[in-house]
Amino acid sequence: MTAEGVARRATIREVAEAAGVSRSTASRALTGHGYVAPQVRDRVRAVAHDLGYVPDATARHLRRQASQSIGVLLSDLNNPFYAGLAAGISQQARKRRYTMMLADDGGSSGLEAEAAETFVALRVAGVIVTPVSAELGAYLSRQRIPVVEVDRQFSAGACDAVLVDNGSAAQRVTQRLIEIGHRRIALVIDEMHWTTGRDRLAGYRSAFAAAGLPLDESLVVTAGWDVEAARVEIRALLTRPDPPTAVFAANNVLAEAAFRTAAELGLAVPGRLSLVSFDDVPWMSMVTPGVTAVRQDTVALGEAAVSQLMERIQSPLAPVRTVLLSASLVERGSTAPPS
Amino acid sequence: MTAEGVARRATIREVAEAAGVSRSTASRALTGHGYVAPQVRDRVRAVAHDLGYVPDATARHLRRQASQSIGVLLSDLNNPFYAGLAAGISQQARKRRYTMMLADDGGSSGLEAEAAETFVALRVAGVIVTPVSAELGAYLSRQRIPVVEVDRQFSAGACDAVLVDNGSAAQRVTQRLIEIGHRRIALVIDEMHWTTGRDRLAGYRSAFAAAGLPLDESLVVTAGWDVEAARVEIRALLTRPDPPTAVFAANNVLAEAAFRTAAELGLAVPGRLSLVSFDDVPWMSMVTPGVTAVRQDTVALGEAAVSQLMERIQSPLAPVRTVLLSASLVERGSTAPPS
DNA sequence: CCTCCCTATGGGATCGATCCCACATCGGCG
DNA sequence: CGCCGATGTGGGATCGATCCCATAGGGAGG
Repeated sequence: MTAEGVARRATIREVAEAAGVSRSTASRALTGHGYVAPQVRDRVRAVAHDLGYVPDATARHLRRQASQSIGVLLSDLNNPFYAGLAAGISQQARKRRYTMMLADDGGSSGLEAEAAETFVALRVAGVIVTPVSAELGAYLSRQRIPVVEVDRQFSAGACDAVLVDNGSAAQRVTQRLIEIGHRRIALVIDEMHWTTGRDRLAGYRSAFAAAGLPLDESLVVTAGWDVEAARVEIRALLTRPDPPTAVFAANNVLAEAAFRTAAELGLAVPGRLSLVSFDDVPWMSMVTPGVTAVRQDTVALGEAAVSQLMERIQSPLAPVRTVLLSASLVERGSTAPPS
Repeated sequence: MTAEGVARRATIREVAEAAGVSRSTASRALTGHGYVAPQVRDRVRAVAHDLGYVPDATARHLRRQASQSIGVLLSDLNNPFYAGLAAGISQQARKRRYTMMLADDGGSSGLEAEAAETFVALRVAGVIVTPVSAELGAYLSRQRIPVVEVDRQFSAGACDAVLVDNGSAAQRVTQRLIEIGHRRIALVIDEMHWTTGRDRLAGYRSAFAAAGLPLDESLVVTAGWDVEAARVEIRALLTRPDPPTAVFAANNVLAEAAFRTAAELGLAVPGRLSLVSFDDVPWMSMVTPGVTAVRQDTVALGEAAVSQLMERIQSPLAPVRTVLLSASLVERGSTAPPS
């Protein structure tokens, strides 16, 4: 009954004609801006409803020069960390009546550039990104599009960021391992130039420094992003003549690699090897023993990113801000004093 | 150097003026449609590049009455199944130069309606949805927007769908349990009105029928969507005087509930209880023993949905089609003959 | 009684890109 | 020499919604 069998979608002009008013009046009636007689307003709205009229967001955007959507660029939706981030952003964006254009690069900066241009073309109100370089931030700033970097920071001072306090969390978890008696604690990390890696490494170091203990630099292993390569590195680490008694994996992918490798080598956890992870994902609470992990609230992270972006859209000239969210330590069975 | 310190973003008019040509010529030079002298074309393109010109997709869309973006509505990004689906859709959409507007309802049909209207407002070229009712399909069809239902089907005959062959897969996995000697096989299912539930139930039944075995209807447990309620149901099932020797969980959330409940009750898997899951997610290969599961290729599912949507956009009047993808059975340690 | 303001409404321009159509130029051919 | 077609280019309308501005009617106050 509503808009049944209509060849084309109704426009505001058709609504206006059907209601016997001008486009201007119809617009005022529908948007609620400006003078309209109450009865005219109701009639126009009724007609619009009957015709199944839905205003064209593109046309509105073009005229108003302000869009109601944000661009979101994440690394990898198959990783629960980023998926949770997307979920948080999505919830919060919807609450604020924004739509979300989502893209995921596979950590590739070529796709990052492509996505950036798409966002500019769509004239999004702002962009949230887990960056892989400083380029996206610089490019979008030049195009006058607000950017919030989330999880990682590449453009400190140039654009807002919402991060987890990687340093303190890494220090805390390392300190915990030291407290229960570990001295040979390996850090398996993706890389050390991004803020995530750098800060987690720094936290790990400062735990040793605070405890006044020497640090065996050979226990810091850079495993990169390739899972297979990481497993080879970890296997080499665990089969050394002087193996670590605990492994601190700097992200969930590396924790998985460490967990599987320990199982393959028949190293009992936590009997022969303690394991902790930065980033808590579902499997860590499913396995026996559970894996002790630093829990980042991804949904809160996403929500904070949206909030920060909205503030930036409101006040383009406000000072740049970096928001730090704290992480919590979830202790499970994978940690015990060394034997 | 490029567009540095420009107050406003460059428009095609500014590019045209800077290149000393008309808007029309600039448009032809940039889009490649129509006659342009090669040297003029190159000059215009060079100028556009220097000005950091990015065409306004909204304006283009308004004029062409055809958008380059698709709407995607999924249930829950925190569930790896939907996240994988999103990843597949995203990849394939990018390949075809489409952008993706993503929304997730929490399985709520109120949000479904809201999202539908947003998609209409944005005049997306098409929509991919994991539906929770037939309403979205009906509404968008009335608005002449192509819809592809994915994973579940509510609008059979009215719009395209891309589904997993739930029936065969469920039959196969049930048959496998019967082969190794199980007779009391419980099916723990979310609900039975959606196609996913209905077809999985049907597959389960037909395995019994094919084997000429009677089916104890009391072993079919409808656990709904609430995780806590599901755990209560499963606990009741497993503590019956005549408990099942195997549990077939119809989705990954229920499998998690079953796995945890079995652990709480101290039921050895697979010694006392065999467990199989429909839907393979990461933790199932991390735990010991691994969980035997029906593996749905979520990425392929997402890609197929995009392909189907693109065909529909090309040929709006082609007959409606339902694409069925097969699933594979991944046998792990959670299944063994009953003791 | 006239002016002024308030309430309502309509006309037309505008946002940025596209594209139809008109027109201009030039070479070739009858 | 004139006409035609091929090659290029520019003007103006258009997509749909918004919003400034003009205008009209009516009531109140001087």
